[in-house]
Amino acid sequence: MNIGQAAEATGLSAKMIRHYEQSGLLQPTQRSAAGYRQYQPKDIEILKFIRRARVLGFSLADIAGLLALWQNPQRSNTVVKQVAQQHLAEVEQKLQELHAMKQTLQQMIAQCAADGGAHCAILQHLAKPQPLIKPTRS
Amino acid sequence: MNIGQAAEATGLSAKMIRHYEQSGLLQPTQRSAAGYRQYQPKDIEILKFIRRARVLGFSLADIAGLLALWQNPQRSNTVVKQVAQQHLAEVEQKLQELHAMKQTLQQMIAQCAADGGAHCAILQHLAKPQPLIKPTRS
DNA sequence: GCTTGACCTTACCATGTGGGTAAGGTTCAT
DNA sequence: ATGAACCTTACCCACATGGTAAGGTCAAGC
Repeated sequence: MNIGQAAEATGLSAKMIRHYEQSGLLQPTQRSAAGYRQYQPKDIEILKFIRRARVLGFSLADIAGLLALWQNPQRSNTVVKQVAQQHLAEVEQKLQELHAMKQTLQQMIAQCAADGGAHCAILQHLAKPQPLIKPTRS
Repeated sequence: MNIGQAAEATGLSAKMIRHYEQSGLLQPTQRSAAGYRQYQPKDIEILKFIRRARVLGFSLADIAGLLALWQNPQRSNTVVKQVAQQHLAEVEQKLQELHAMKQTLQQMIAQCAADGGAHCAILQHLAKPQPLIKPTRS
């Protein structure tokens, strides 16, 4: 199986498969006489593993660790869970940041007239932020 | 005002201020006889504008546009609003992706025993994904 | 005046996950 | 034999930011 077929079989690009090999995620595969990379079914499984982990947002460094654990019969699921929990924490952190951005953007947009005039609540806020949500009367 | 004071006054790093100048976000400032960048109060306002826009996740390219609009008395708030809405859409897109990751990660983690054994629902799922949520009986 | 430390300058490299391109070799079918 | 489709390596690019190195400048203290 050449790299193009491996790419199609896994949903990765040939470019990225080479990149993963060069980054040490994959052992260098066998090569044909002409130097073409040859992929065995086992290699395809590893590539699919990488792809699924990428979809979940794991970094290549994380994936290198997860692959090592996967291939180690003496692995401890405790370590795996820690990696996943750490990553989940980072995802949640980013969710919070994006949520804060979204809130502010929505409020700014809602206050912008968009009547073609020069007055603009968005620019005003960026120039000198005003409290967007009135503090609840205390 | 030297760049270090400008950095402290705006919350940016000196490094980034130079980068913004080099990227064309800022007009090159005046220089002292020795070549030190000199920041006027107006420059500080621009830097603060940039910082607030970065906090909201706008790209440097977006910010360049917003700055130009801000400084243009003939601006139309319609354009500003479009830029903000486009960015909001991207933020919402990323929020969705991260939310999907979070859901899957949480379910995988919940199914992982973490008892120090080799059996691991997380690795199992990455190796060959199983439906994590049982489809509602149909 | 000289030293010292804190500041400034430019120029380069690195990050991480890809995409693009160029110049060349290989394979296979016609 | 030729052409299309594939493969190879080796580059450059994005994006925002950090780091480092090698050197110039300024102000304070001795």
